[in-house]
Amino acid sequence: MKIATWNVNSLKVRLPQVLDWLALHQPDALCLQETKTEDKGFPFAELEAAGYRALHNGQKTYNGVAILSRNEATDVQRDIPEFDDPQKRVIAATVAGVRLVCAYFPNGQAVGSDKYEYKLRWLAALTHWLGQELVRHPRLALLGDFNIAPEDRDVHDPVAWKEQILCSTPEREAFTRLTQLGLADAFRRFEQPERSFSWWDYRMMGFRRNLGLRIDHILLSPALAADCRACAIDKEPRRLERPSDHAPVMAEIGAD
DNA sequence: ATGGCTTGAGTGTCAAGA
Repeated sequence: MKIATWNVNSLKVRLPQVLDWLALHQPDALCLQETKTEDKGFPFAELEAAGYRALHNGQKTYNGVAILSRNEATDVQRDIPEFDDPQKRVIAATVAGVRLVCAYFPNGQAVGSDKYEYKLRWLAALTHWLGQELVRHPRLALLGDFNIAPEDRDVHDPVAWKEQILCSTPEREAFTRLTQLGLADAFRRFEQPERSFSWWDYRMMGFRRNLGLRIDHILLSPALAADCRACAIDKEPRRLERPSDHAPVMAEIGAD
């Protein structure tokens, strides 16, 4: 089973790239973030024609998450239960016996800002919920744009980014609390190239100079981690015309 | 230098991203 995550930074703009990517890699499930549309602007028909059903939790202009899957998705959950939040950042569903949690973590803007406080509260709520979810669903994967670079090796310039947003100690501690639930960073279970990143700033030729951060992740419960055969970042879509600033991350679970 | 692009909204130019 192949599962993947991609922050597309507007599905309307990126739909042709998403369709091409689905045809090329044929994942069993693809989690999308920043669809930036309500349901009425969501390309259900185009995706269905490509062989994918879609579940969407969207809003106008900002945020928005979706799970695309070849097989039926059941037990759909939108948003974090008991966390009052108008921002559409979470959708979860079960596909082929795997609980997929697709999340667009808050950016946080700047350490100490109101948005930073919101990010930390959101992280606490997500972690609390996933603790319960793992009891019900031992085969669980958390995929998405975490907006956290977990370690200095996930940052092109750790000195410049020290204690800055996406890299601050409280954010990294929140990431660690997710791993303490038993969730393992699939990417780090395998040998990877030095300076592997999943996001590059549109400005200053960030991609060409590989000035990036690794902030998009796939975390796996123990049962799934034991079956994980591979995990990689696909930089190819970032080379295209009008790319998303994020690259997809994919993982291979078990046989097939 | 808090910029540098890109998007959506909306038709000015700004908020937000990371």
